[in-house]
Amino acid sequence: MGEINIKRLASELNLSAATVSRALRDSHEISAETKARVMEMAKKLNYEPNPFASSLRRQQSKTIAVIVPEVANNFFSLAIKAIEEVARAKDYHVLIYQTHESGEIEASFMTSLLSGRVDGVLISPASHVANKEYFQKVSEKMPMVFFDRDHADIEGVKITTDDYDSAYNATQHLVDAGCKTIGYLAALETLTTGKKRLQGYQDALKNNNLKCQPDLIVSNCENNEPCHSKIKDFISQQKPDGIISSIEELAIPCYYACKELHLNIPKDLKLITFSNLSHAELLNPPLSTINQPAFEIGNEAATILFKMFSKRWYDPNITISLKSNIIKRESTRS
Amino acid sequence: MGEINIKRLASELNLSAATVSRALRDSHEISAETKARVMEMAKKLNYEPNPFASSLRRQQSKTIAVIVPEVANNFFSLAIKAIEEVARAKDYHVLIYQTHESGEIEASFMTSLLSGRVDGVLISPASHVANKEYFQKVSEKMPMVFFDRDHADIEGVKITTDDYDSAYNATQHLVDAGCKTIGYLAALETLTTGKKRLQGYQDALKNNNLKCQPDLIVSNCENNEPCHSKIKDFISQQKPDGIISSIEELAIPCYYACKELHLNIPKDLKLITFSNLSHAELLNPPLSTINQPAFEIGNEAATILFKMFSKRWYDPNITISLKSNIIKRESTRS
DNA sequence: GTGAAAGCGCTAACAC
DNA sequence: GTGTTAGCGCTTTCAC
Repeated sequence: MGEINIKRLASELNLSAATVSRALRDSHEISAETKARVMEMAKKLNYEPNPFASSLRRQQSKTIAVIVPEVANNFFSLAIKAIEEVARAKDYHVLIYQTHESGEIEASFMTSLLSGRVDGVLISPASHVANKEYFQKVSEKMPMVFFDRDHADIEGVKITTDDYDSAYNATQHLVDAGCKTIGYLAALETLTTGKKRLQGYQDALKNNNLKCQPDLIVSNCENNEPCHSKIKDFISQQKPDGIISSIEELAIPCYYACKELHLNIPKDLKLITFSNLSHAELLNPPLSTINQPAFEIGNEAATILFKMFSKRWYDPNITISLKSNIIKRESTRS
Repeated sequence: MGEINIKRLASELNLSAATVSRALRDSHEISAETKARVMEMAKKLNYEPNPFASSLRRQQSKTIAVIVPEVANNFFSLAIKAIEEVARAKDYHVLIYQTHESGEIEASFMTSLLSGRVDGVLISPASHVANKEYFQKVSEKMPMVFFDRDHADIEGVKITTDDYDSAYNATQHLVDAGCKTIGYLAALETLTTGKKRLQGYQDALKNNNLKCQPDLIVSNCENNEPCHSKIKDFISQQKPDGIISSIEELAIPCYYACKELHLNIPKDLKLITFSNLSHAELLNPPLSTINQPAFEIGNEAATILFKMFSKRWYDPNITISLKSNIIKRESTRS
């Protein structure tokens, strides 16, 4: 078909392809008049430069990759929203990859990106990782920023939240509300993110001289189908009067479990959770949340990635922590 | 740096680049032994073929574009999740673009895709569109599938839901619950999607001999900040005893408005909404919803797009409608 | 079953 | 300020 390329455009204008190329990129070598002529003709012919030819020649893709566990998640979809907006402003394209928490899938994505398909990577790593060397390999080859989640044993630029502090403060909030037996729904345990949250919870208990036994911690729940019954069993057996959930997905089952056990939130059991649920206020009862600034995290991560592209970022190993926001609602009222 | 390409790989094996290329693509011309040698060496050297060179030469990108109004939306994030999974299975890459409901931004994305950057497009169009010719242009050049939203005056392959029926049935449900004055919160009014929902509502009223006045319809709400007060005013002035909301975003303000007006849902006002809120059951009161099969829509749209790629799809102008699911909860109890 | 050579469309180095 | 040329890394004729 009559695919219109730069050669065709050039011949139409009685110019060389080189000149047209330069004019299109607004090079200072080209006269204003020629530029105008080129632009006009390009528009007239609906010329769209072939990005692959350009990328091949220039060795840059104008594309970034975003690797997340899931897209359909209140936190990640907000982060992606922000990332897409930053990329858009820079005329960059955004490739999306979901790992479904699998380190294997993650490794295969990351490895394929070594081909040069993207200029940089934003990643919130999967929780199940075996061999982590691909992180190293990718970051040697191109700018990479971790956001929200990260591994302690991997160096890099990281945008996280104050996981320890917010878990600590949320636990303290439960203590202040009168809780004596506070359970913890663990998740992301292989990640720094999860470890810090757990540590914050444990330290808060200790500093309040409250018991901190292993059987108050529910682990390995996130990927098991019987998560609901596990939590229900936990509540009925351990009889906690407070629960802090380290991810939104584990807090929801608490509502159902309490219904079934005829327990009243917050009277019998107070509940607070890490969450980006936008309508926590409308739940019955309104849910106290530790709200992470998802949009800001995405925005910051992307912004820094672009600074790395243009060498306006020098620290290859820094963690920037944004503040979460604890919103106290009915579910933790004393 | 030691970027390893096909030439290098070939020389390492004492083969020509052509043979290596064929071996990597598992061509039948190549002996099993050679293939094995090539594969082994490719793995050993961590060879990753340059996708731009390949795309340039083969004139195909192994990439699709997904254009949506917003990523951070319960419906779209689920659809994207499905799309990414289908693409993944086909070894395709997924580019994400957000229009923020702007036809201009949409036009600029679509036009840029004419460059050949992607092999096909999945789009849920923006609600504010002026000139629609870019749809035509893109669909002439490559496979394109509309999902969820579409324009009546544009031909194409479309995956939608039974908007008319579900709005009709939801309205009927309100009537059955005893509502006499049923309001409608309109959205997407420029799209077939919005028009059909409105029509379903209106027809249901007529068939039940209920009044169907314009002042029971709240329009132009979605993009205005004062949406909340507009809805609150509507409720206090028109005193509807039932409301059907055509999008989730307009149903939430009803909860707040009712709180402020000291109205009880469902006693004073029954509410049902199109929504993909996963925790509608936990709201206070539990919210009756018209739940669209977001994942299935994304899955179906992507699956058909790939069929179009391989010419296993022939109808260029068909609308496939998936069934929504009306879930009756406390908010519409009589 | 394998190799040589041309070319996808663009851009950068080098001429003038 | 513009043109000529070479080449990015791959695939695909066409030879043999």
